[in-house]
Amino acid sequence: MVKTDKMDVMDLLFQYFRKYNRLSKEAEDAIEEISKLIAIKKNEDLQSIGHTCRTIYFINKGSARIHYFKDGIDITESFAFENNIIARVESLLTGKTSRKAIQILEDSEVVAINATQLFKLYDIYPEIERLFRKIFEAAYVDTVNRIEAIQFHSAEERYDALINDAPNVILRVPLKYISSYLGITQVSLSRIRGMK
Amino acid sequence: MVKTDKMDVMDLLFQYFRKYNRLSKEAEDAIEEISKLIAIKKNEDLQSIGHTCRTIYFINKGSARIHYFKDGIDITESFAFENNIIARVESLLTGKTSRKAIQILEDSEVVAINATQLFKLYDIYPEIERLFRKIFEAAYVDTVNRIEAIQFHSAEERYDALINDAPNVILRVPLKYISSYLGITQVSLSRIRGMK
DNA sequence: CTATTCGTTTAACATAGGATAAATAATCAC
DNA sequence: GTGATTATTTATCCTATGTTAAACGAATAG
Repeated sequence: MVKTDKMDVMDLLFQYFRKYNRLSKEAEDAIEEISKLIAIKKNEDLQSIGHTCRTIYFINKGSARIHYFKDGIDITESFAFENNIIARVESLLTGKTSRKAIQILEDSEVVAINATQLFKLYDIYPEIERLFRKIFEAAYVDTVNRIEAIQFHSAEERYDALINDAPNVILRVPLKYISSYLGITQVSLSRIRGMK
Repeated sequence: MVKTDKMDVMDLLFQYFRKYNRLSKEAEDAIEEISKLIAIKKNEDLQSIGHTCRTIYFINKGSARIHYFKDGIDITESFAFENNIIARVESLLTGKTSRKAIQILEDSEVVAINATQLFKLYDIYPEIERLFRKIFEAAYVDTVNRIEAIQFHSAEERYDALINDAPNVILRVPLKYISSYLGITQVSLSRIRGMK
Protein backbone atom coordinates (compact mmCIF):
# COMPACT_ATOMS: atom_id res chain seq x y z
CA MET A 1 0.00 0.00 0.00
CA VAL A 2 1.35 3.39 -1.01
CA LYS A 3 1.10 5.77 1.86
CA THR A 4 -0.63 9.02 1.02
CA ASP A 5 1.28 12.22 1.55
CA LYS A 6 -0.14 14.33 4.35
CA MET A 7 -0.10 17.44 2.19
CA ASP A 8 -2.34 15.88 -0.45
CA VAL A 9 -4.82 14.86 2.18
CA MET A 10 -4.84 18.25 3.85
CA ASP A 11 -5.62 19.76 0.47
CA LEU A 12 -8.66 17.54 0.19
CA LEU A 13 -9.72 18.57 3.66
CA PHE A 14 -9.34 22.25 2.86
CA GLN A 15 -11.40 21.76 -0.28
CA TYR A 16 -14.07 20.20 1.89
CA PHE A 17 -13.87 23.20 4.22
CA ARG A 18 -14.28 25.62 1.32
CA LYS A 19 -17.78 24.35 0.74
CA TYR A 20 -18.63 25.96 4.09
CA ASN A 21 -16.23 28.87 4.56
CA ARG A 22 -13.08 29.91 2.76
CA LEU A 23 -10.06 30.19 5.05
CA SER A 24 -6.95 32.34 4.85
CA LYS A 25 -3.63 30.58 4.29
CA GLU A 26 -2.66 31.30 7.91
CA ALA A 27 -5.82 29.70 9.24
CA GLU A 28 -5.28 26.64 7.06
CA ASP A 29 -1.70 26.36 8.29
CA ALA A 30 -2.88 26.61 11.87
CA ILE A 31 -5.29 23.73 11.30
CA GLU A 32 -2.63 21.68 9.55
CA GLU A 33 -0.43 22.04 12.62
CA ILE A 34 -2.98 20.39 14.87
CA SER A 35 -3.83 17.61 12.43
CA LYS A 36 -2.35 14.16 12.08
CA LEU A 37 -2.70 11.63 9.29
CA ILE A 38 -3.61 8.20 10.59
CA ALA A 39 -3.86 4.84 8.81
CA ILE A 40 -6.15 2.38 10.52
CA LYS A 41 -7.37 -1.12 9.72
CA LYS A 42 -10.84 -2.47 9.24
CA ASN A 43 -12.77 -3.33 12.42
CA GLU A 44 -10.48 -1.35 14.68
CA ASP A 45 -11.86 1.37 16.90
CA LEU A 46 -10.69 4.85 16.00
CA GLN A 47 -12.13 5.95 19.32
CA SER A 48 -13.54 3.71 21.98
CA ILE A 49 -16.37 4.12 24.45
CA GLY A 50 -15.81 5.91 27.71
CA HIS A 51 -13.69 9.01 27.42
CA THR A 52 -14.43 12.56 26.37
CA CYS A 53 -14.16 13.05 22.64
CA ARG A 54 -11.50 15.59 21.73
CA THR A 55 -10.96 14.82 18.07
CA ILE A 56 -12.71 15.57 14.81
CA TYR A 57 -11.90 13.16 11.99
CA PHE A 58 -11.89 13.68 8.26
CA ILE A 59 -12.02 10.48 6.24
CA ASN A 60 -9.63 10.46 3.33
CA LYS A 61 -10.07 6.81 2.37
CA GLY A 62 -12.38 4.19 3.75
CA SER A 63 -15.39 4.37 6.01
CA ALA A 64 -16.48 4.39 9.62
CA ARG A 65 -19.51 4.36 11.84
CA ILE A 66 -20.46 5.74 15.22
CA HIS A 67 -22.09 3.10 17.39
CA TYR A 68 -23.03 2.31 20.95
CA PHE A 69 -24.62 -0.41 23.01
CA LYS A 70 -28.21 -0.22 24.14
CA ASP A 71 -29.24 -3.05 26.48
CA GLY A 72 -26.32 -5.04 25.12
CA ILE A 73 -27.38 -4.51 21.51
CA ASP A 74 -25.04 -2.82 19.05
CA ILE A 75 -26.69 0.28 17.58
CA THR A 76 -25.31 2.30 14.64
CA GLU A 77 -25.86 6.03 14.98
CA SER A 78 -24.28 7.11 11.69
CA PHE A 79 -21.96 6.20 8.84
CA ALA A 80 -19.26 8.27 7.17
CA PHE A 81 -17.27 7.77 3.96
CA GLU A 82 -14.31 9.47 2.28
CA ASN A 83 -14.47 13.22 1.97
CA ASN A 84 -16.55 13.67 5.07
CA ILE A 85 -15.98 14.38 8.70
CA ILE A 86 -17.09 12.28 11.62
CA ALA A 87 -17.24 13.21 15.28
CA ARG A 88 -19.11 12.17 18.39
CA VAL A 89 -20.77 15.53 18.89
CA GLU A 90 -22.71 14.64 22.03
CA SER A 91 -19.31 14.44 23.72
CA LEU A 92 -17.25 16.86 21.62
CA LEU A 93 -19.68 19.75 22.06
CA THR A 94 -20.54 19.12 25.70
CA GLY A 95 -17.33 17.82 27.26
CA LYS A 96 -19.22 14.82 28.59
CA THR A 97 -17.88 11.27 28.45
CA SER A 98 -19.01 9.54 25.30
CA ARG A 99 -21.00 6.30 25.41
CA LYS A 100 -20.20 5.86 21.76
CA ALA A 101 -17.32 4.52 19.69
CA ILE A 102 -16.04 5.22 16.20
CA GLN A 103 -15.38 1.96 14.43
CA ILE A 104 -13.50 1.71 11.15
CA LEU A 105 -15.40 -0.35 8.57
CA GLU A 106 -12.77 -0.63 5.80
CA ASP A 107 -9.01 -0.11 5.89
CA SER A 108 -8.91 3.66 6.14
CA GLU A 109 -6.87 6.80 6.21
CA VAL A 110 -8.14 9.68 8.30
CA VAL A 111 -7.03 13.12 9.39
CA ALA A 112 -7.38 13.57 13.14
CA ILE A 113 -7.90 17.19 14.13
CA ASN A 114 -7.15 17.94 17.76
CA ALA A 115 -10.38 19.60 18.87
CA THR A 116 -9.01 21.01 22.12
CA GLN A 117 -6.49 22.98 20.12
CA LEU A 118 -9.01 23.69 17.40
CA PHE A 119 -11.36 25.34 19.87
CA LYS A 120 -8.46 27.52 21.04
CA LEU A 121 -7.94 28.61 17.44
CA TYR A 122 -11.51 29.96 17.49
CA ASP A 123 -10.20 32.92 19.56
CA ILE A 124 -7.40 33.70 17.13
CA TYR A 125 -9.20 33.00 13.84
CA PRO A 126 -12.90 33.89 13.89
CA GLU A 127 -12.98 32.46 10.36
CA ILE A 128 -12.25 29.02 11.81
CA GLU A 129 -14.99 29.39 14.38
CA ARG A 130 -17.33 30.41 11.56
CA LEU A 131 -16.28 27.41 9.47
CA PHE A 132 -17.12 24.92 12.18
CA ARG A 133 -20.25 26.82 13.13
CA LYS A 134 -21.46 26.26 9.59
CA ILE A 135 -20.37 22.64 9.49
CA PHE A 136 -22.26 21.85 12.67
CA GLU A 137 -25.27 23.92 11.64
CA ALA A 138 -25.54 21.86 8.47
CA ALA A 139 -25.23 18.66 10.49
CA TYR A 140 -27.90 19.95 12.86
CA VAL A 141 -30.32 20.55 10.00
CA ASP A 142 -29.63 17.05 8.65
CA THR A 143 -30.42 15.61 12.05
CA VAL A 144 -33.69 17.54 12.35
CA ASN A 145 -34.69 16.19 8.96
CA ARG A 146 -33.67 12.69 9.93
CA ILE A 147 -36.11 12.70 12.83
CA GLU A 148 -38.93 13.25 10.38
CA ALA A 149 -37.72 10.35 8.26
CA ILE A 150 -37.48 8.03 11.24
CA GLN A 151 -40.78 8.94 12.78
CA PHE A 152 -43.06 9.00 9.79
CA HIS A 153 -41.79 6.46 7.29
CA SER A 154 -42.13 2.70 7.44
CA ALA A 155 -39.03 0.55 7.74
CA GLU A 156 -39.32 -0.27 4.06
CA GLU A 157 -39.50 3.40 3.07
CA ARG A 158 -36.46 4.14 5.22
CA TYR A 159 -34.55 1.33 3.52
CA ASP A 160 -35.52 2.59 0.06
CA ALA A 161 -34.51 6.11 0.99
CA LEU A 162 -31.13 4.89 2.22
CA ILE A 163 -30.46 3.09 -1.06
CA ASN A 164 -31.32 6.31 -2.84
CA ASP A 165 -29.47 8.78 -0.66
CA ALA A 166 -26.45 6.69 0.28
CA PRO A 167 -25.98 3.70 -2.02
CA ASN A 168 -22.46 3.42 -0.62
CA VAL A 169 -23.87 2.25 2.67
CA ILE A 170 -25.60 -0.78 1.21
CA LEU A 171 -22.65 -1.67 -0.99
CA ARG A 172 -19.86 -1.25 1.51
CA VAL A 173 -21.28 -1.86 4.96
CA PRO A 174 -22.39 -5.21 6.47
CA LEU A 175 -26.17 -5.39 6.80
CA LYS A 176 -25.93 -6.14 10.49
CA TYR A 177 -24.69 -2.58 11.00
CA ILE A 178 -27.35 -1.06 8.80
CA SER A 179 -30.47 -2.45 10.45
CA SER A 180 -30.02 -0.58 13.73
CA TYR A 181 -29.27 2.61 11.80
CA LEU A 182 -32.71 2.17 10.22
CA GLY A 183 -34.18 1.48 13.64
CA ILE A 184 -35.15 -2.13 12.94
CA THR A 185 -33.79 -5.61 13.64
CA GLN A 186 -31.54 -7.48 11.28
CA VAL A 187 -34.31 -9.99 10.67
CA SER A 188 -36.72 -7.26 9.61
CA LEU A 189 -34.16 -5.77 7.26
CA SER A 190 -33.64 -9.17 5.70
CA ARG A 191 -37.39 -9.62 5.30
CA ILE A 192 -37.70 -6.24 3.60
CA ARG A 193 -34.86 -7.07 1.22
CA GLY A 194 -36.44 -10.44 0.52
CA MET A 195 -39.62 -8.73 -0.72
CA LYS A 196 -37.79 -6.86 -3.49
CA MET B 1 -53.84 42.57 30.67
CA VAL B 2 -50.84 44.63 31.67
CA LYS B 3 -48.40 44.90 28.82
CA THR B 4 -44.87 43.97 29.70
CA ASP B 5 -42.20 46.56 29.21
CA LYS B 6 -39.77 45.69 26.43
CA MET B 7 -36.78 46.41 28.62
CA ASP B 8 -37.82 43.85 31.25
CA VAL B 9 -38.23 41.22 28.60
CA MET B 10 -34.89 41.98 26.96
CA ASP B 11 -33.28 41.54 30.36
CA LEU B 12 -34.77 38.06 30.61
CA LEU B 13 -33.49 37.28 27.14
CA PHE B 14 -29.98 38.47 27.98
CA GLN B 15 -30.04 36.34 31.10
CA TYR B 16 -30.94 33.40 28.90
CA PHE B 17 -28.03 34.28 26.61
CA ARG B 18 -25.62 34.42 29.53
CA LYS B 19 -26.08 30.69 30.08
CA TYR B 20 -24.26 30.25 26.75
CA ASN B 21 -21.98 33.25 26.31
CA ARG B 22 -21.68 36.56 28.13
CA LEU B 23 -22.07 39.58 25.87
CA SER B 24 -20.69 43.10 26.13
CA LYS B 25 -23.15 45.94 26.68
CA GLU B 26 -22.63 47.06 23.07
CA ALA B 27 -23.46 43.64 21.71
CA GLU B 28 -26.58 43.45 23.86
CA ASP B 29 -27.64 46.89 22.64
CA ALA B 30 -27.11 45.82 19.05
CA ILE B 31 -29.38 42.84 19.58
CA GLU B 32 -31.97 44.95 21.33
CA GLU B 33 -32.09 47.21 18.27
CA ILE B 34 -33.11 44.38 15.98
CA SER B 35 -35.65 42.88 18.40
CA LYS B 36 -39.36 43.56 18.71
CA LEU B 37 -41.77 42.63 21.47
CA ILE B 38 -44.90 40.98 20.11
CA ALA B 39 -48.13 39.97 21.86
CA ILE B 40 -50.00 37.21 20.10
CA LYS B 41 -53.13 35.22 20.85
CA LYS B 42 -53.69 31.51 21.29
CA ASN B 43 -54.05 29.48 18.09
CA GLU B 44 -52.61 32.17 15.87
CA ASP B 45 -49.60 31.45 13.67
CA LEU B 46 -46.51 33.37 14.62
CA GLN B 47 -45.08 32.24 11.30
CA SER B 48 -46.91 30.38 8.62
CA ILE B 49 -45.86 27.73 6.14
CA GLY B 50 -44.20 28.70 2.91
CA HIS B 51 -41.67 31.47 3.24
CA THR B 52 -38.07 31.55 4.33
CA CYS B 53 -37.68 31.89 8.08
CA ARG B 54 -35.82 35.05 9.02
CA THR B 55 -36.70 35.36 12.68
CA ILE B 56 -35.63 33.80 15.94
CA TYR B 57 -38.18 34.03 18.74
CA PHE B 58 -37.71 34.13 22.47
CA ILE B 59 -40.83 33.27 24.44
CA ASN B 60 -41.40 35.57 27.38
CA LYS B 61 -44.89 34.33 28.27
CA GLY B 62 -46.92 31.49 26.86
CA SER B 63 -46.03 28.62 24.59
CA ALA B 64 -45.73 27.59 20.97
CA ARG B 65 -45.06 24.62 18.75
CA ILE B 66 -43.46 24.05 15.36
CA HIS B 67 -45.65 21.88 13.18
CA TYR B 68 -46.16 20.83 9.57
CA PHE B 69 -48.45 18.68 7.49
CA LYS B 70 -47.43 15.23 6.33
CA ASP B 71 -49.93 13.63 3.93
CA GLY B 72 -52.54 16.00 5.30
CA ILE B 73 -51.84 15.06 8.91
CA ASP B 74 -50.74 17.69 11.41
CA ILE B 75 -47.36 16.79 12.91
CA THR B 76 -45.74 18.55 15.87
CA GLU B 77 -41.98 18.86 15.58
CA SER B 78 -41.31 20.61 18.89
CA PHE B 79 -42.75 22.65 21.74
CA ALA B 80 -41.35 25.72 23.47
CA PHE B 81 -42.31 27.53 26.67
CA GLU B 82 -41.36 30.77 28.39
CA ASN B 83 -37.66 31.45 28.74
CA ASN B 84 -36.72 29.55 25.64
CA ILE B 85 -36.10 30.30 22.02
CA ILE B 86 -37.88 28.78 19.07
CA ALA B 87 -36.90 28.87 15.40
CA ARG B 88 -37.46 26.83 12.27
CA VAL B 89 -33.82 25.95 11.82
CA GLU B 90 -34.21 23.90 8.65
CA SER B 91 -35.15 27.19 6.98
CA LEU B 92 -33.29 29.73 9.11
CA LEU B 93 -29.92 28.00 8.71
CA THR B 94 -30.30 27.05 5.04
CA GLY B 95 -32.29 29.90 3.50
CA LYS B 96 -34.76 27.40 2.10
CA THR B 97 -38.51 27.91 2.22
CA SER B 98 -40.00 26.39 5.34
CA ARG B 99 -42.68 23.73 5.18
CA LYS B 100 -43.33 24.36 8.85
CA ALA B 101 -45.29 26.87 10.89
CA ILE B 102 -44.94 28.24 14.40
CA GLN B 103 -48.29 28.15 16.14
CA ILE B 104 -48.98 29.90 19.43
CA LEU B 105 -50.60 27.56 21.98
CA GLU B 106 -51.49 30.04 24.74
CA ASP B 107 -51.84 33.82 24.68
CA SER B 108 -48.18 34.77 24.48
CA GLU B 109 -45.57 37.46 24.46
CA VAL B 110 -42.47 36.89 22.41
CA VAL B 111 -39.34 38.73 21.36
CA ALA B 112 -38.79 38.54 17.62
CA ILE B 113 -35.13 38.84 16.67
CA ASN B 114 -34.53 39.77 13.05
CA ALA B 115 -32.19 37.00 11.93
CA THR B 116 -31.07 38.68 8.71
CA GLN B 117 -29.75 41.57 10.74
CA LEU B 118 -28.52 39.25 13.47
CA PHE B 119 -26.35 37.35 11.00
CA LYS B 120 -24.87 40.67 9.89
CA LEU B 121 -23.97 41.39 13.49
CA TYR B 122 -21.85 38.22 13.43
CA ASP B 123 -19.25 40.16 11.41
CA ILE B 124 -19.15 43.05 13.85
CA TYR B 125 -19.45 41.13 17.12
CA PRO B 126 -17.75 37.72 17.06
CA GLU B 127 -19.14 37.29 20.57
CA ILE B 128 -22.66 37.23 19.09
CA GLU B 129 -21.64 34.65 16.51
CA ARG B 130 -20.16 32.60 19.32
CA LEU B 131 -23.33 32.92 21.40
CA PHE B 132 -25.55 31.56 18.66
CA ARG B 133 -22.99 28.95 17.70
CA LYS B 134 -23.28 27.62 21.23
CA ILE B 135 -27.06 27.86 21.31
CA PHE B 136 -27.37 25.86 18.11
CA GLU B 137 -24.69 23.39 19.13
CA ALA B 138 -26.66 22.64 22.27
CA ALA B 139 -29.84 22.24 20.23
CA TYR B 140 -27.95 19.95 17.85
CA VAL B 141 -26.85 17.71 20.69
CA ASP B 142 -30.42 17.58 22.03
CA THR B 143 -31.62 16.52 18.60
CA VAL B 144 -29.01 13.77 18.30
CA ASN B 145 -30.14 12.47 21.67
CA ARG B 146 -33.77 12.68 20.68
CA ILE B 147 -33.18 10.35 17.76
CA GLU B 148 -32.01 7.69 20.18
CA ALA B 149 -35.13 8.19 22.29
CA ILE B 150 -37.43 7.94 19.30
CA GLN B 151 -35.77 4.94 17.74
CA PHE B 152 -35.26 2.70 20.71
CA HIS B 153 -38.04 3.35 23.18
CA SER B 154 -41.64 2.20 22.98
CA ALA B 155 -44.43 4.75 22.67
CA GLU B 156 -45.21 4.25 26.35
CA GLU B 157 -41.60 4.88 27.38
CA ARG B 158 -41.54 8.03 25.26
CA TYR B 159 -44.72 9.25 26.93
CA ASP B 160 -43.33 8.56 30.40
CA ALA B 161 -40.11 10.35 29.51
CA LEU B 162 -42.04 13.38 28.30
CA ILE B 163 -43.98 13.59 31.55
CA ASN B 164 -40.68 13.46 33.37
CA ASP B 165 -38.65 15.84 31.23
CA ALA B 166 -41.36 18.32 30.30
CA PRO B 167 -44.41 18.07 32.57
CA ASN B 168 -45.45 21.46 31.16
CA VAL B 169 -46.24 19.84 27.87
CA ILE B 170 -48.82 17.47 29.27
CA LEU B 171 -50.38 20.13 31.48
CA ARG B 172 -50.57 22.96 29.00
CA VAL B 173 -50.80 21.47 25.51
CA PRO B 174 -53.80 19.64 23.96
CA LEU B 175 -53.14 15.93 23.64
CA LYS B 176 -53.86 16.02 19.92
CA TYR B 177 -50.67 18.04 19.45
CA ILE B 178 -48.61 15.77 21.68
CA SER B 179 -49.26 12.44 19.98
CA SER B 180 -47.52 13.32 16.73
CA TYR B 181 -44.59 14.75 18.70
CA LEU B 182 -44.27 11.29 20.25
CA GLY B 183 -44.57 9.71 16.81
CA ILE B 184 -47.90 7.97 17.47
CA THR B 185 -51.59 8.54 16.75
CA GLN B 186 -53.92 10.30 19.10
CA VAL B 187 -55.76 7.04 19.65
CA SER B 188 -52.57 5.27 20.74
CA LEU B 189 -51.71 8.08 23.11
CA SER B 190 -55.14 7.80 24.63
CA ARG B 191 -54.75 4.04 24.99
CA ILE B 192 -51.41 4.49 26.74
CA ARG B 193 -52.89 7.05 29.12
CA GLY B 194 -55.81 4.74 29.80
CA MET B 195 -53.44 2.03 31.04
CA LYS B 196 -52.05 4.23 33.83
C1' DC C 1 -8.72 -26.99 0.73
C1' DT C 2 -11.18 -27.56 4.83
C1' DA C 3 -13.05 -26.34 9.12
C1' DT C 4 -14.74 -22.80 11.70
C1' DT C 5 -16.69 -18.65 12.41
C1' DC C 6 -19.52 -14.97 11.13
C1' DG C 7 -23.23 -12.90 8.35
C1' DT C 8 -27.69 -13.40 6.17
C1' DT C 9 -32.05 -15.38 5.23
C1' DT C 10 -36.24 -17.94 6.23
C1' DA C 11 -39.96 -19.57 9.15
C1' DA C 12 -43.37 -19.47 12.92
C1' DC C 13 -45.38 -17.02 16.23
C1' DA C 14 -46.33 -12.75 19.36
C1' DT C 15 -47.44 -7.96 20.05
C1' DA C 16 -47.37 -2.84 19.77
C1' DG C 17 -49.43 0.37 17.53
C1' DG C 18 -52.31 1.85 13.22
C1' DA C 19 -57.13 2.56 11.16
C1' DT C 20 -61.81 3.27 11.54
C1' DA C 21 -65.91 4.18 13.92
C1' DA C 22 -68.65 5.37 17.64
C1' DA C 23 -69.29 7.07 22.43
C1' DT C 24 -68.25 10.57 25.85
C1' DA C 25 -66.44 14.74 27.60
C1' DA C 26 -64.96 19.41 27.32
C1' DT C 27 -65.04 23.93 25.29
C1' DC C 28 -66.97 27.71 22.80
C1' DA C 29 -70.38 30.83 20.50
C1' DC C 30 -74.41 32.94 21.10
C1' DG D 1 -77.41 28.12 29.83
C1' DT D 2 -78.02 25.63 25.46
C1' DG D 3 -76.60 23.83 21.33
C1' DA D 4 -72.74 23.15 18.40
C1' DT D 5 -68.23 22.21 17.80
C1' DT D 6 -63.93 20.18 19.17
C1' DA D 7 -61.12 17.02 22.02
C1' DT D 8 -60.58 12.62 24.14
C1' DT D 9 -61.54 7.91 25.02
C1' DT D 10 -63.06 3.24 24.05
C1' DA D 11 -63.79 -0.76 21.10
C1' DT D 12 -62.77 -3.78 17.18
C1' DC D 13 -60.02 -5.41 13.95
C1' DC D 14 -55.56 -5.50 11.24
C1' DT D 15 -50.69 -5.18 9.92
C1' DA D 16 -45.77 -4.19 10.44
C1' DT D 17 -42.23 -5.30 13.01
C1' DG D 18 -40.25 -7.86 17.02
C1' DT D 19 -38.60 -12.47 18.93
C1' DT D 20 -36.59 -16.83 18.70
C1' DA D 21 -34.72 -20.54 16.33
C1' DA D 22 -32.87 -22.87 12.63
C1' DA D 23 -31.02 -23.15 7.93
C1' DC D 24 -28.05 -21.50 4.62
C1' DG D 25 -24.04 -18.90 2.63
C1' DA D 26 -19.68 -16.35 2.71
C1' DA D 27 -15.33 -15.21 4.58
C1' DT D 28 -11.15 -16.36 7.04
C1' DA D 29 -7.42 -18.91 9.43
C1' DG D 30 -4.51 -22.39 9.23
